[in-house]
Amino acid sequence: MKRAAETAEARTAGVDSRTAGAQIRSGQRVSFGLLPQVLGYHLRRTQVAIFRHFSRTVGAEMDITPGLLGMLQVIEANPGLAQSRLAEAMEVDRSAIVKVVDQLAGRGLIVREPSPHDKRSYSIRLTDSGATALRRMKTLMLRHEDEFTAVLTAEERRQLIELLARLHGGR
Amino acid sequence: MKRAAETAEARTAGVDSRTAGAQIRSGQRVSFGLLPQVLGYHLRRTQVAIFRHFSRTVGAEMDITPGLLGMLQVIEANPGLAQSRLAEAMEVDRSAIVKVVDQLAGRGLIVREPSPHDKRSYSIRLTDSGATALRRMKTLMLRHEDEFTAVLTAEERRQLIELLARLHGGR
DNA sequence: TATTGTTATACTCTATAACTATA
DNA sequence: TATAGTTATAGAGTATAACAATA
Repeated sequence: MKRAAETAEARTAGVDSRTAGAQIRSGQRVSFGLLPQVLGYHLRRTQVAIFRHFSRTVGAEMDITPGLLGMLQVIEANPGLAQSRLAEAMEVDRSAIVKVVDQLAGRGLIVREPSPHDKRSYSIRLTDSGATALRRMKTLMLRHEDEFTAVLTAEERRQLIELLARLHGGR
Repeated sequence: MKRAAETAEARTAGVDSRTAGAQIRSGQRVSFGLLPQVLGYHLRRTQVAIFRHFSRTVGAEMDITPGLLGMLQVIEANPGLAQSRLAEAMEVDRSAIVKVVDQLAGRGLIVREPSPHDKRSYSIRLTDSGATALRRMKTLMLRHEDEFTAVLTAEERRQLIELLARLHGGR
């Protein structure tokens, strides 16, 4: 079995020599111990970095967060979607989706319409101005991603996404 | 210039055929639009997945979060560290580190001792029981990482970390 | 003047439970 | 009974500003 050939323990044995530490703002040298060998650590750091970059580019011009932009994209791709389906797709609780939808509707980006088939549920879709705003947001988002991943080749970027998709399991 | 050869726009042109959608819990088919081509989306999903796995393994036995465990590792690797240095290293605000240190000290994992050189600052270090607990936590953490990345080969795992480190810029 | 630790405040996210109206 | 949308609540995390003691 190929994967059992190197366990975490084997990987991190004698790791001290490889983790000399890093200089922080104050100029003091701080060691990070095992952390540089920990995937979760790098995921967290990268997430923080990309969120910050998004905020300063896409967010600054369009007043949007990655989460809300993701919602808008799913709404665009599935006109008439019910709130509960949106919640399932984005893996957030039904109760949490309410203020998200309120926010987006309050900004005139989407509308809630009563479902013709089920009196309990609402159909969600983009407004015209929502579609226009989303077009701009997506342009900025793609530019943001290009800038953020400029340090990678196209092939590396593809592979990174492929590895992440395998880890979180699809889609 | 190799990297300019494929922009986000080129990458996502005609992407519709590749994003048929995915089945969600309710059985309905939902399309995710551009999201499967977006790095930030996969980072977020992976982060959620690894956090959940951590909580159910390391967190369940040792009542710890990834963030707190990271703090403990940096404290272990730098005995006598000042709170402000820890805050800098972990890139959180000084004010935010206070309740973290309070928590860890309240559980007897670390101690705050007055610095001999600077009456304003405290030196932080692990207690004996903190060191014992941390040893166990690290064992569980490495096992958790092995399990979570079992779908990757050792080489793929190494490359994933390398790509992430380049994106967030070091350490 | 600047830095260390601290407190207070506010705002976002998240998770949970409960309620109503429909199915 | 189960589901859709909603509300209320509590906890974690984050960001900002201000303060006293010390450098």
